[in-house]
Amino acid sequence: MANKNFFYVTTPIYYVNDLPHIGHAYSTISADILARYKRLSGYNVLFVTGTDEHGLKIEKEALSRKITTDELVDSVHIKFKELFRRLSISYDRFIRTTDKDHEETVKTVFSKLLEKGDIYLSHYEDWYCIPCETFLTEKALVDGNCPECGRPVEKLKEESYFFCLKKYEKRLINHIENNPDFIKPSFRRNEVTGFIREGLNDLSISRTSLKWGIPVPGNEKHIIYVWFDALVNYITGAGYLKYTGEAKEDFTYALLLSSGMKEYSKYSGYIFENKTGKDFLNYFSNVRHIIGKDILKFHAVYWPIMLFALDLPLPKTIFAHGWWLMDGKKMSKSFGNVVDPVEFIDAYGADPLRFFLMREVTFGLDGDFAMKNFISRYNAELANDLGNLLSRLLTMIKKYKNGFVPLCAQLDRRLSDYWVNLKTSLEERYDNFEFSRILEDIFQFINRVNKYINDSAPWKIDLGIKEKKGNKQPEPELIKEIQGKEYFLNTVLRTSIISLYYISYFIYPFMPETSGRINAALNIESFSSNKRFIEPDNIFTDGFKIADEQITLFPRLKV
RNA sequence: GGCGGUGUAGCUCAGAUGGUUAGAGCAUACGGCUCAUAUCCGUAAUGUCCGGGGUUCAAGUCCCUGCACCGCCA
Repeated sequence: MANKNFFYVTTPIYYVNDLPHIGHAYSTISADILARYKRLSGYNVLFVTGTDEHGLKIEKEALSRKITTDELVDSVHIKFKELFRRLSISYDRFIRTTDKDHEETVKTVFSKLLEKGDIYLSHYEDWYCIPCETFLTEKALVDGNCPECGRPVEKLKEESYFFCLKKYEKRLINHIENNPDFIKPSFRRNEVTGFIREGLNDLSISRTSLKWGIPVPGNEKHIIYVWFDALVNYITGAGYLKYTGEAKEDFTYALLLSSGMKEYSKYSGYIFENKTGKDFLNYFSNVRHIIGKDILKFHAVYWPIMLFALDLPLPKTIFAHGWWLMDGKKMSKSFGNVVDPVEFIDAYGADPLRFFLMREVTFGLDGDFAMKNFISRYNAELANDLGNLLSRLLTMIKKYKNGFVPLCAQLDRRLSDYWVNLKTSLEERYDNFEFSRILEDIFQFINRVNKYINDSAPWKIDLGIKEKKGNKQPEPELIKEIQGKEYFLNTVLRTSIISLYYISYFIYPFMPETSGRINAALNIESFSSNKRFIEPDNIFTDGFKIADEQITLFPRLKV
């Protein structure tokens, strides 16, 4: 891996006290889209997702189920892997905070900061909300309960390690102000700086009242606070231990097992290539953290300060996306309106779900997961615009050209200019996380191709040719006229087919399976098996024939 | 209570630095085509750009104010 552009994208690691829902799917899909796009653009990509498995909440949940914590986290984390498999998530590593290399990374980080004096031992006395894993001051309580979830809180007084935040306040504010891409969407930036300006209190980062977690090295009755533990995953995933040369053993094999790397080794296989950690900084200095808006503070305040303390670069971007409401109401078990993503995929497929989530709402804002809107977008955009385009084109190639993609001297500029420009303009959109705009742009192109076909009316050209051929004597002028029509027909069909190829390329990050099906119909390899984009002229060469089978990409849904 | 944001067609939303008849998609109406998943393409209609005041030759676009909703913090 000798070169150049590195790209690292992460999702939050998901807490395993609950089954995966649409929100987990959302974060992970968006990261997958970036990973796929960047891979196909030739970047060295690292995409890490996973599960957060420590903490009091897990300990209590296991206790109430009368199973061990190990059994609990093993059984729940599998659900996330299953969902991600169903969603075609191309992660390079599925990290678990119970992974050996992660535990060692957390201990290493803790020791470093302790030695440096950024972590110190003192006493803690305050309130704690167990379900939220949040420490609360007396003032913050609402009627003595947690202001966030309204549930009762517990009084804690104990010896605790503290992480010193104050020291880095100014530096962090400066960084935020000088790096407009650091916190996105931009309207979240003020929230964070406002919070910091109010003054940061040192953060309690250890507990003695639980067992389930990573112990403080050398003082094992203290368990490291679950958020401190969890955030470190982002450097564990990029090979921090190898980078610092502090790994006590080679974890590669363990990683293989925990990550399911066998399934995904076709993507980057980074674990082998990054064995020595030499690329740690290359990856980490190009990291994008995708998170939900509810955990912005941890990522935009505590995490950067941890990185300051470790003398590591800060992430390129922390993107906080919004929440999905169900038919206008907040998703919750008591409303009974929680969508099980696996059931949804069973009913409609992974790609339509991926498409809808990214198309319906500007990334960063809240969205409404309304069935009515899903069906409407599915039918209008997937079935009618895209599916039908494929359908009509394949039929015409077969009817008029026996399945052969014709050659022509010059593609129609009206479309070839369009796809060239689109390909370029999407780069910037991806860098700005403008997923819904990207899909909007792609579908505008799809409509353009539909219009192009309507305007050029290949069926009329074909009819014209057949009528002329019906004449008995092949006079020279007639032959010339037929050749002219053939030439026009070839141009229209070839330009359209290549447009379809580009469409498949454009939608690939969003709908990899659909892109693969289009490519199969065109009789070419899927983009996931290619490292790079291949120019269509190198594919649709003389005598190239599309596949025989006729497919329906998206069957229309009954309203 | 402090700080910030939003309010544009029936619905969902675009509309840097103020400048010709305010845009898109969906929905509606009408027209065209038949290659196609009763699909595709075209045309049309609808807006006191939240209310009020101000700056300016000129304001959804800037300022003040009122109302409504939302976010972060407390």
